[in-house]
Amino acid sequence: MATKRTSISDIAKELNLAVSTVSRALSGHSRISEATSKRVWKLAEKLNYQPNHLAAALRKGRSNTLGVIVPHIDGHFFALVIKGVEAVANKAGYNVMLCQSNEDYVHEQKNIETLMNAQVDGVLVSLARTTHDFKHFEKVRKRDIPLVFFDRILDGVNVSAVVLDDYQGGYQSVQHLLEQGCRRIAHFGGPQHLNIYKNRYAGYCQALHDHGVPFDQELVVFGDMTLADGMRSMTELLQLPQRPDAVFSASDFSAVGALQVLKQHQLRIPQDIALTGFSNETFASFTEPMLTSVDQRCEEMGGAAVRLLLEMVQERPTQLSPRKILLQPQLVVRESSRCRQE
Amino acid sequence: MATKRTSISDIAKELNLAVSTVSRALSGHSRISEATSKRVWKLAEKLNYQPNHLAAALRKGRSNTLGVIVPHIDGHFFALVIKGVEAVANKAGYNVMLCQSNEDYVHEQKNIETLMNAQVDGVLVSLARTTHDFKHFEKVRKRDIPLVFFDRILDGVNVSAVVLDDYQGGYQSVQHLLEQGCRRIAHFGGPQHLNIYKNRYAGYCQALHDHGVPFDQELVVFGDMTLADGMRSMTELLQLPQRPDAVFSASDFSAVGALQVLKQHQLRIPQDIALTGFSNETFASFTEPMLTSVDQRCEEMGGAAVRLLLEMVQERPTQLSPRKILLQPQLVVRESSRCRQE
DNA sequence: CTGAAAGCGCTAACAG
DNA sequence: CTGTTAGCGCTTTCAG
Repeated sequence: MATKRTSISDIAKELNLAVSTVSRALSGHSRISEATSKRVWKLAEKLNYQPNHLAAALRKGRSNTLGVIVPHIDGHFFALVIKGVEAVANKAGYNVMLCQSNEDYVHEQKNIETLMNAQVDGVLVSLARTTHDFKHFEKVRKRDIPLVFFDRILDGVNVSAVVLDDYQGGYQSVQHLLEQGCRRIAHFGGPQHLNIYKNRYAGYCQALHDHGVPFDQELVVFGDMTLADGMRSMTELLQLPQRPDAVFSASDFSAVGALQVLKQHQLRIPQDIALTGFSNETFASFTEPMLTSVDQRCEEMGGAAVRLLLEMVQERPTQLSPRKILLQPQLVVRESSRCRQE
Repeated sequence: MATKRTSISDIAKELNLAVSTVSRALSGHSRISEATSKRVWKLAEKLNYQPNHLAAALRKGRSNTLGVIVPHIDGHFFALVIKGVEAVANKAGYNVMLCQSNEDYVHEQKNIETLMNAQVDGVLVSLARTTHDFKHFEKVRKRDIPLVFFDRILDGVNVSAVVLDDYQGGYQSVQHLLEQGCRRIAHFGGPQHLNIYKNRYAGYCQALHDHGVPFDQELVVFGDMTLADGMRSMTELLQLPQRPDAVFSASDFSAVGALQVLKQHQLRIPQDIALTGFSNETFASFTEPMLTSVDQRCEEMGGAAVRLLLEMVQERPTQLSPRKILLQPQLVVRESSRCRQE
């Protein structure tokens, strides 16, 4: 029945060697004779030896596991980021332990506990929407465990991070709408304590400014970026004496909400109101009209984040200087904003 | 700088107790005095003691980690399943290690290696599309590590598994279409070596049969269930001398493909051709018309799968009798098939 | 180049 | 109820 795993000491016994010798041979140490090394490897293979990582981890104080905390995993952004993370991590010989905070601050704290208990060698985090402070991460830093944030970071805190240039994403979206002839461009914004939403908004403002279009406060609606929220915001905008001729939404979900409301009101897209979203979700090309959106280079982000983390894990002097990586977004133009005829 | 973790022995020293006593107190052992227990807990709290799980795992031979292998993580089905898995696993004090096979057999084998090395206590698997045999799982069984499959299982192999009653899903979809007055109902089917597609197809056939509608081979098109594939299949069907009046697609993606083709051909949905998909993807309510689909109870599936796995992990006699759990699907009727007028 | 021995932090007999 | 002791399997000095 259950076959006992073969251990280093089994091999050592069989070969009349010391465990230390076998250990060294197996871990490709230099100061070992070609001959013994061969013998060890051959027997290891034959006995189907599998190293006990737990033991090694305990001894070395490193687990070869990285922890990742994301707000959630549904919706393709984080899914793709994780794909990127896994690919790079596995290639480098690391395992990945995944936690979801469910957009909840308290849950996020628990996740940190979990990962610390699992002795991960480094942590990758994208903040929950409800996270406003940094207390729980102090613990990580105290233990001197490398920490890298991605996408959603807390503003004004000096940490290593990989983020999309959301400002550019916003800027390009609005510039594109302006080029299509739109002048009253509205914005659906998210919680402003999160860098991503703040920057998208900033890009929006700057683009308007640079093109000499006056900023109008009543065209900006903040919300939580769900589909329902988008419906609410759009309904609100349609009640203005002079309605907008375009909407730049900071999320594809609320953009779809807007889209549904516009259809209910028999308004044509993009002729009456042009529409752009953010994230380039899978469904962006499933709606009608297809939704213009901003691609966030998800997999690249995941890859870049782990690479940064691994650098920190491998070379010691961690605290020296937090590094930031800025990824360039890509505007994907589709029907909902294209070829606008005046 | 890096604070050293406090260990059990630190606490023991401080309190003039034996490590074993402290250990027992901390793990809520019964045979310990109320008083010492209190003292231990208090100090542990004060020193912010965090148990070293690796050490415990090494000692106990169990890692308190479960491994999960999924084909991929994008697309909401697996995302939600994983959410369910995590919720239940974490509540039971287990960590989850996630691997993606990328729908690739070879990659799946590597994932198994990875998880075995990480010493997981149990493995949860949903097969890659390209997996046709079971060799790599033998290793898991040899080691007597509990193994539970979910959703995608290999046909005819006797293992524990949690699956959706895909047959029912197919049956209900077709029955619903029949009730709407459709008679020439087509089917987009997936790779038939996978249980899920095979059963959806079987449900389709049986429903037709039970309602006295003759089966017509030319109305069944097999493919790989992508959006492009749906477009191809639909185009093919439209070339028939007598076109179908409904399509039951085994995937929402190919259903959307069909939907796009139908629109290009100026056909009305559901009046000219009714349409139903499978999986109830997020975007099912984003299309126009909204897509009728079958909900797969994703989170329940994840939860049920871990619970089954944990039972096996906790009580020893593993090999006794593989258990199967069958979840009932739920038809979600939306515009693409509703209130059909003849 | 190889061996002996110590110990990572925890648990589980076995004794009191 | 508490203490003593022995290891889980591996890496890593320190000696040869």
